[in-house]
This record gives sequence, C-alpha cells and structure tokens, in this order.
Amino acid sequence: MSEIQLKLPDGEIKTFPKGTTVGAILKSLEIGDSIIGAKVNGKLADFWFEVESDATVEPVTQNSPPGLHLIRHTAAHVMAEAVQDLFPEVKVTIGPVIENGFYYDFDFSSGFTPEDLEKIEAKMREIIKENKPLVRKKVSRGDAIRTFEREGETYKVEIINDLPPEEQITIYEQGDWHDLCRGPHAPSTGFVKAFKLLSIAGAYWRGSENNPMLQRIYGTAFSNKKDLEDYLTKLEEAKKRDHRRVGKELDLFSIQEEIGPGLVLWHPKGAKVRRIIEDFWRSEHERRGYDILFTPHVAKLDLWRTSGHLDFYRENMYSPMDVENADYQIKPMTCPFHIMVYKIKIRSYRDLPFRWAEIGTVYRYERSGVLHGLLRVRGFSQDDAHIFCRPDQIEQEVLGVLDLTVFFLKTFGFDDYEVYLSTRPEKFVGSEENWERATVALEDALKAKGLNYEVDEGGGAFYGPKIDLKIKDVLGRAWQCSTVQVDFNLPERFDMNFVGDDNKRHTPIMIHRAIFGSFERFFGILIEHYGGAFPLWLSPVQSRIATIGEEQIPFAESIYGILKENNLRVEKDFRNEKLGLKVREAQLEKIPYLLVIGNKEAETGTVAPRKLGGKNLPSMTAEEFLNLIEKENDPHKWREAGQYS
RNA sequence: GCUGGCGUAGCUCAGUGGUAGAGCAGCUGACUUGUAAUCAGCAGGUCGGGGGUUCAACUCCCUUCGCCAGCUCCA
Repeated sequence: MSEIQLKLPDGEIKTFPKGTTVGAILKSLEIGDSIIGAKVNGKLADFWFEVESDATVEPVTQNSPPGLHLIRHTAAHVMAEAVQDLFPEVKVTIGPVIENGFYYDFDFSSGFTPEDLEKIEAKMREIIKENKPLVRKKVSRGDAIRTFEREGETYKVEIINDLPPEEQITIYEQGDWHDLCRGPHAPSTGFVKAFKLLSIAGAYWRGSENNPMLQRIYGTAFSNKKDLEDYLTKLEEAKKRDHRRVGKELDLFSIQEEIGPGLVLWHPKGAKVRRIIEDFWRSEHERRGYDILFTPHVAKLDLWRTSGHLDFYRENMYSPMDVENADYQIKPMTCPFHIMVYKIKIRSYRDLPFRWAEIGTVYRYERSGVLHGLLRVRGFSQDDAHIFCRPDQIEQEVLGVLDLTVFFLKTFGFDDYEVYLSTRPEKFVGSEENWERATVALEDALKAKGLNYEVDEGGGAFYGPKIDLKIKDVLGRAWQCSTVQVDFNLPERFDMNFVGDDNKRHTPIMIHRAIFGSFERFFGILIEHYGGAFPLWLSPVQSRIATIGEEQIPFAESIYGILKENNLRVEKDFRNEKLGLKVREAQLEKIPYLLVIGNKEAETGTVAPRKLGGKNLPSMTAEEFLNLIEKENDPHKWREAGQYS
C-alpha cells in the first residue's frame, strides 16, 4: 500500500497509508473531543473522508463556522428522521445548510402545524440523546435507486438519476434511518447540542413553480445552548429595528389596505427625511454634471411598444387606460421619456455625454406575495438617470457613476454591501464587440474603485451587462439598490443617433443607473440601518426644547426662535409635565438632542443639551450649541464628527 | 400567484359557542414638575369584509381582502 504525507496543525509532517480516514488521522493526534471534523487542503471533511494524496489537515472544532456547518447538516438529518418517524407518509427531498441554520424540504400533503414543530423537536431531542453515529456507506447507483424506490422516496431517486455518472453515491446512516447524502456530517447525532426549529414555509421542488409545493422547515443549531440563546436574542433585537415596525412607531409612513397594497403614504416626518435626501441628491448630481428632468406619469402605449417593454415587461405593467380612444400606459420605467428628450433634435458627438436624472415615480405590478414594507412595493420613486454617450466614453462614465455611488452610500453610513457584475446571457442584442467593450469597461471601473465583486456569469439583461449593488436588511436579506446597466437595445429601437467627427450617424450608448434604486427601498433600509435613530443631518426632528417650569417659557421661546432662524429642525415641549416624561418621549421618538431649560439655564441664557442615549452636555448658549452640531449637521462632514448615536 | 400562519380599541395584546377585556395612547380635571412613565375620572370596538351552521358565533364552516414567513419574481 502506498503512503501519503500529511501536514498537521503543529507543522509536523507525518506519513499515513493512502486512504486513511480523517477520523483515524485525528484519533492518532489525540486531540480533544471538541474536534468534529477537519479541513483537508482547506476543504471541509468529516471523519469518513479518505485522504488519497498528500495534504494539509487542519482539525475543525465544534463552534467554528465549518464545525457549525457539520452540526447543522446533521441537525437537518436528525429533523428528517424525526419527521419520518412521526409522519411515515412524508417523503424527504433535500436538506441543506444555509447561512444561519438549515432547512429540509418534505413532501407532505397535509402540511405541518406549529404544534407539529414542537413534537418534531421533542423527537429530535430523543434522537440526539441516543447519540447515534452517522455512518457513511458507499453504494452503487443501482443499489441506491433500488433502495429508495423500495422506500417510495421518489425525490431521492430523481436526484440520483440526475447525478453525474462518475459520482460516488453515498448514504449516511444513523441507526436504522438513512438518507442519500454527500456529507460531510458530524460523527454522531449527539453533536447537535442546541437547536431550534424556527418556521414552516412552502417551497417548490427544485425552485420551480411548475413543480409540486413542498413543506420546508427552517431551523438552526449550535454547539452549545448559549450560542443558540445569543442567536435567538439577536433575531429578536433585529426585529425591533424592522422598518415596518419603526416606521409605525416613529410615524414615518404607512401602507393601507384602503389605498392598496404596495402603495406608500409618506407621513410628515418620513417625507421630511425624503426631502432632505432629495435635496442632497439633486445638489450632488448637479455638481457632477447631471441635469434634472421631469417627465409624465403616463404616455401613449405605443411608446412602450417601441421600447419593447410591451413584449418583455408586460407582466409587470398595469393595464392601459383609454383616453379619447387612445391607449395610455402608466409608466413602469422612465427611460423612453429621456430618449425622447434626446431625439428632439440632432445631436453631435461634441454634445455627449448627456447625464439626465429624474426622481420619477413608476408603477409596476408585483405579485401579492412578494410585497414587503417599503422594500418591495408597487409604486416607487426611482433616482433614475440615463447617460447617453459614445462607446469610447463608457468606462469614464461608469467610473463616474461608481464614484458617485460609493460616495452616496458612504455619506448615508453604508460601508457594507455586495457588488455583482453580470455578464452576457445566452440571448442578447448588440454586437459581441460592444458587449466585450462594455463588460471590460464595467470591470475596469470596479477595479479602479477597488470594489470587491462577484461575477454573475450570463446574468446580465439581454440588452447589456450591468453592475448591481445590494444592501442587506435587518433580517439579512439582500436588496438591490444601486445599479449600472449598459444598454445596446433602446438606442437601436428608438433609432437614436449622433453625428460623429466623421460626419456620419452613429448610435449612442445608453447607460441606465440608479443609486438608491428607489427612495422607498432606500428609506426602508436606512430606517433599519439606524433603527430609526437617524444621524442629525437626516433626522426629521433634530432637537426639542423642554422646559422644566412655566416661568422659563418666554426664554425658551427666544431660544426656539434663534434655532429656527438657523434652520434647525426644532420642536417645543413646554407642557406642564415632569422632565422625566419629556426625556422619555424624546428618547422614544429618537430625537438627537433634547435641550433642557430650567431656571439655571434661563438665568444664564443657556440650554442644557441631552444627547439621544442619555449623555448630558454642559450648559451652553444657543450659538454654542449650533456651533457644536455644525459638523454633525453637514452631510459631507458628519462622519468625521465620529458619532451619531 | 403558490404553501403555511395571522387579522379583537389608535398601539401592544388577553378572551376555546352564552350578546367583548387590560395596559399604553386619547380626552377632562388635579398636580407646577431637573434627565426614560404624577394621579384620578371619562370615552373608545357592527372582533378585517361577506355568507353559512346554531336558540345563540370573536369563537365552528365557506368565501373574500389584507398582513407575516418562505418559494417564485424584481428597484
């Protein structure tokens, strides 16, 4: 038998027979029982893995991320066994590990109830207590198919049939229950020391709505009770920052049944924040060479026939309305309007690029099940812009857009987002040459900005490659906000052109871009990001003056006047109430500064600022206060001010 | 749209077939107040809408609308 050289954690190189299992290797090292598996050349492996060539072996502990992966995968199996034990008619399908836990999809026509979850959990605890070893068995394709056919596990048979022919099929056994599975797993069920089943949801088999709907049970598992408790607490805390809840508590916006799902009412305070964002947005765009446009909410249907939206976007468009025997369409997009502005006269290569931006409200039909607070709605305002440029200007323009995007996200406090580059799909318009050029331009721009990105091969729209930025919401769901899309299609469809330096007509390149994506979505994410406690410059109410007694009201009024005069968003609380109550209310309303005025202050002509969170500042004059918050109140400088809590 | 769950006062929630309850908020009054809730009284709901079963429905059944989680789809 040949031998292999393994590099072990202490740096030592040891010789083992070829095919030695990870379990045997770890055992020879005599390391503690907190070891649950190993990484072999960086790849996660369980005790059954046979090492066939020279490799580096690093033990994996239970509470490390890869260790949790093994525990959760095993937890999924334990859950599946429990389910089949309690409900023998259930068929198993797949049960993978996901970011913070695991799920398993079952075919079960009657569906699970929340009470079933408790029963399943109880059964799982029994299985875990038995501490059954997970035994990996290599089986032939034929045996595997026969086994699962005999058991009526038709989904498993389907999976086996779809596996590549050279794939070694393995089954993991735990006692007398088994599952088709590639692994890796924890050594035994007892390693699932803390778990919780979280929710039940439907999920289509293989993710297609043409397939049967399965019952998915989500759960999570940890190596110890404390980590589980901490995780559950974190979930609770996250829920408190949910923009739907905060939006209601702070009276920022509402969505009402009487008005219609997915249609947002911006209340005074929410609208104030939006107006601040819009003002900032406009001034920054104009500073960077954009012009602002306004266009209608409806237009003749033919416009969308020309644009092609009627063909490929119809399912998201509302039905047309009849106006004097002509069909008009409420706009799902603003691009055709901007194109028509371009087309109104002959354009020269010298004119390009045009950067035209608009905060345009669009209406799109979304299936009822996908609506979600402000993050997914049916009427929303895009911070849309279209850049019309020459092919040789693409990179420079994209770079400009990325620069602006990163600047905006940073200004609003986002340093964490995912970036995707989507390349040419199978079906596409435009020349391969242009695609290549545009894709390289996007990629170069990303590199120039130093952004880490993932490539979504073939994920581009049919009309051009794109860059998407996604920000995560409080529950960890990623939402697309910013996007930069090169479009070879619309300039052709609308027969756009410009006169080049060769005196010939050329087709311009169109770049669609949005930074917030939609004001609604961005606002929702912003609310969650700050839990409603916006930085001073964005806060709808920046300060509130609280008097202690009646006799300070005249002085407090004069302070109010000064602050108002200086454009501070300030409110009065001159009620006959105790200071404790005024503090509490200001705190709950997340007002950055409460300016307390008692006799001491009135006598010295000062205010006593209390920061949101409880920090008391020394008494100071109104001018000193304005001076103090100057940086905080400046979108360009507030992050230098260092804090916003 | 699909699967499952939920819908009771402005908000958060009790109420398992016998004609609706609490806390907070609101209103009125008293208290004149120093850093997260002063006290008392009052008022407030055709129990999401419609239909059915029943002597009787918030409660059981059907249907419809909406919300929540997920799937699918997207800013």
